[in-house]
Amino acid sequence: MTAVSGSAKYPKIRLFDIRKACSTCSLRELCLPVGLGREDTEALERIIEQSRPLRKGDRLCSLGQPFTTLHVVYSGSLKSITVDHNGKDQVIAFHLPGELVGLDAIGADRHPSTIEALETTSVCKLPFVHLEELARQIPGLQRQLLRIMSKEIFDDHELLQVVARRKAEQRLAILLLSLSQRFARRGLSRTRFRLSMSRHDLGNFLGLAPETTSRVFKRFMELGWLKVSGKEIELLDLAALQGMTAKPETTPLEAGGGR
Amino acid sequence: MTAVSGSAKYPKIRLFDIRKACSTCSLRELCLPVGLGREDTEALERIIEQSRPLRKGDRLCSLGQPFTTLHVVYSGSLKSITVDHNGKDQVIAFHLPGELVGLDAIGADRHPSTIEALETTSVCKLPFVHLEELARQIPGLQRQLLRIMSKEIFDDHELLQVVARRKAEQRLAILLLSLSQRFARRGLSRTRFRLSMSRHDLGNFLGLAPETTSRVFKRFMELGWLKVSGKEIELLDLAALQGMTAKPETTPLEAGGGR
DNA sequence: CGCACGTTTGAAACTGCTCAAATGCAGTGG
DNA sequence: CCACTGCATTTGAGCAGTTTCAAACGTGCG
Repeated sequence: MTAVSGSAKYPKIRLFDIRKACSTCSLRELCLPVGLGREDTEALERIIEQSRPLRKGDRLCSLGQPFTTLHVVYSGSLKSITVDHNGKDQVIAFHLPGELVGLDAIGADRHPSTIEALETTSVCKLPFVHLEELARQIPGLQRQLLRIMSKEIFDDHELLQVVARRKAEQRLAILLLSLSQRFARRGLSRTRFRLSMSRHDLGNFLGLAPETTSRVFKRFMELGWLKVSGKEIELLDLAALQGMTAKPETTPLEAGGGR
Repeated sequence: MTAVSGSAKYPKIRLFDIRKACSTCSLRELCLPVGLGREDTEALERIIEQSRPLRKGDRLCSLGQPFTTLHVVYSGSLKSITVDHNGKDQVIAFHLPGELVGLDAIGADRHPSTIEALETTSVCKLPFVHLEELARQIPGLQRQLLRIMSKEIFDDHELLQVVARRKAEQRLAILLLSLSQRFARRGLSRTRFRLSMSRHDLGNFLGLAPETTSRVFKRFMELGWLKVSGKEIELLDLAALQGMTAKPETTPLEAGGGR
């Protein structure tokens, strides 16, 4: 389903297209719920810049670079990686179409991570100074911007819980469901999609060794919950995966003293 | 539990006091670097509401409650907890004096977590609608708000890495150093402080069993890196703890890039 | 003084990691 | 078009670190 319509050169990506493309989508959320008027929408549209597609491995930005613009993924996918004290890469996020990328860079004015294309990917730019300016002029936009960032914080907290406490199977299940959801919102199949990232990246993101990731996939296949071959994946039993989400045994024992 | 309009009993907390009290401090960052003028500062000050001190176990807000105001910790400490699918508590954050609390609630207009005092704690309120309004009027404030949120996202990503990948000793070391830093910025000792949270919460936050937490403390004590007795803690060798931060053996092998 | 709770300790079971090697896939050159 | 080579993925076995269960300990509080 590589829906690259106009293949001519780089057709001007318009806000409207992006809205269509993404619902998970921060950018969509940026406009829709606010009820931005035609004028405002156009104003927002004007500040969007297109850029030429990235090929696999190309970087959107590198760690430490000055931050000037947010990006919205139009098609393809990206990963954010940082380098820890030992010089090892750490995957901290995957970015799917429609998602707003670079929010973590605003604070320091510099990119705290390197963002790299996992496949051929096109993005559009949202120069921050302009966005900021616009947010001042359009009250609803400011609020939306804050909301989106807040949501990102919220999501990070959720992720934190997942990765911090859950077992390997649960982590992978949750990630798969997350991807599924994000693809579905974008209008793609929620059960069949392509894992554009390597097992290595997948494992790295989840805090698992690639071998473990592989083994969990195998276990899930044996259970008949999904089918993977290479990068293609088909989820056969979403309910089962969701069941996996919760911890196996709910200890009746109440945690947390206070309550 | 209704807000008792402050009276003689609770002295009006002024922005100036808060600035003094907190440097780690989101709120301080909210004003200082922007170079808010006297007028603006006063405007900000006007929207701050005091509230009466919380006792240990009191809640600032509960999961699901409508969100209306951010809070700044003035003294004491809080924890944010959510409940997972199994009804178990999950500590997702600790909040020390000077820190801005509630940023994750903006997006959904409802609190995604319960925030509870770990000890006697006073906070002041920062009604969000007013803050928002003010941010529109004061360009620098808008930017600062975005920055702070961005920083929160960034910090969460860092935490994620820590908790996801590191071993128990590293997690605890990193947390202790983080607390140390946050206390130090507030003007308190960076080496001696009180762990207002229980071992249970500590472990829960780090994704460790309380027993493990306890054992790691013991190991650190045997190494002479710190001294704990009950809730009081003294860090004796910050450098050693920092060394712990990195992974034990730096495998020359690098991930990601090419192996 | 003793109960209750949080903390610490010990031992066993389990999970996921590391190391090592086989397999599969893709891009290259013959 | 096929064989070759490099890389990613898979598989297996052993080991290390954490969790879990169970019980002792200590402290604060009634």
